[in-house]
Amino acid sequence: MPKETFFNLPEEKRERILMAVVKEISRVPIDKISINKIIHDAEISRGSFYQYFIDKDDVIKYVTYDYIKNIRERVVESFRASEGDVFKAVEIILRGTMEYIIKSGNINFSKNILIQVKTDVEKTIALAVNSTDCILKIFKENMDISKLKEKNNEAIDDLLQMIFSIFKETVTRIFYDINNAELEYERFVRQIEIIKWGAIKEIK
Amino acid sequence: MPKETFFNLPEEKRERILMAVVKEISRVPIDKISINKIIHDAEISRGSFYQYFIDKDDVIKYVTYDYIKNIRERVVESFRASEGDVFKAVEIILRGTMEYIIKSGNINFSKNILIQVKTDVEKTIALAVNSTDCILKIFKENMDISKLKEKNNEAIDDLLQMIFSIFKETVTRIFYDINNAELEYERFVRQIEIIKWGAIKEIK
DNA sequence: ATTGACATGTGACAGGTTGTCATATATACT
DNA sequence: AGTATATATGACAACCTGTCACATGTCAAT
Repeated sequence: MPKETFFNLPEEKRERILMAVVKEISRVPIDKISINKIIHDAEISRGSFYQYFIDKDDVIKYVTYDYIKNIRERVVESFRASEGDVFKAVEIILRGTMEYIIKSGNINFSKNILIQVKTDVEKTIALAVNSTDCILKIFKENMDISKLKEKNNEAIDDLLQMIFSIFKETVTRIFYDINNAELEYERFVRQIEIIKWGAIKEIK
Repeated sequence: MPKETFFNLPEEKRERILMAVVKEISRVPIDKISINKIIHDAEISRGSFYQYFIDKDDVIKYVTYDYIKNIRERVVESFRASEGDVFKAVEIILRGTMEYIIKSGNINFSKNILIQVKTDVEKTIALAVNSTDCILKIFKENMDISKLKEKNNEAIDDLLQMIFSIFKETVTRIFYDINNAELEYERFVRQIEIIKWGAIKEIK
């Protein structure tokens, strides 16, 4: 978390700094990020930067956290609008996510942030996991389980976690080649169908 | 790929260098790796290092590639022994992978390599994808599709890719906390069951 | 208005990094 | 022995990060 000083800053300056950080994250993968570029761009001194943030990781973590929070809010809202059908909901959410990524115009930023989240198994995982947990909780509380074969807590967790895995894989593939977005969406829909009805023929 | 010079080296020296690289990858996440530490450890000069490898990425990529190749070979072998039942096969493969990771004694190395593969969406992805493609191909050629509802090529791809997503998620979770390995294994088995039979009750 | 306490701004700096290159040495071949 | 080719080396430029002593702002109380 940034130091208090950062939050005391006049909004204009805070925004300017964050803009510079976003610009830098968009420019290169996280491990190549240069504080020098950021402070030059934001027109602040080196010393100031370290008065706002503990270190490089701190600023990256903060921006990452913020981005994930946004995504999460959008996901939760989409789900609320889906009347409890998880399977339908995740399709809508995927489409929304695709559009959000494309519309934002800054694919590199989203891509590098996504990589960051995936990378940071130890450090950021806490917030990523919390984020997932939070979403899972809302899903569990609001989803319609009447049609499920297994209704116990564990089974629902298994199901949701599985859907999330596939969701994440799909998003990664979309980032890898944005031109395949539509194909990947269709694939996701087919995979959800498999989960719903099973891959194996019932023995008559 | 390392330069020719590296492969011309006497095996003892080559091994010594690779050992030093493995040691360094085990020590810290990929983005914190220090060439200085490696050359000091391997007792070679800075200049020599750059005569063997193009740059830092080159050596990491090489070691990563090698590791993935090993895993792939083990997976393919496990599958060959499973008589075409993909669902059973992936369970055996997961167990084998778990044991391989634990037995290797060097969890940090595996963990950091895994992160590297996940991270490197652009760079290493080619080989990771090739690796997956290669496995997929062997699966497709050898699997028993008689019990599947959908037997066309696309449907089989969807199914396998989906299983892989869940597999990867499970492995990641096992790395995150090795003590949960057994629980994650059980969860994986349950998830495979869902894929086989579906999550939704048939309407009678 | 002056003082002092505290918040914020600054750039030079130490100590680290990577990749290069001219030069030195070893090996192989005529 | 002499030359060509392959390998070894550490000093080096050009970057990097995080720190710190000091400069400047801000604001409340005297």
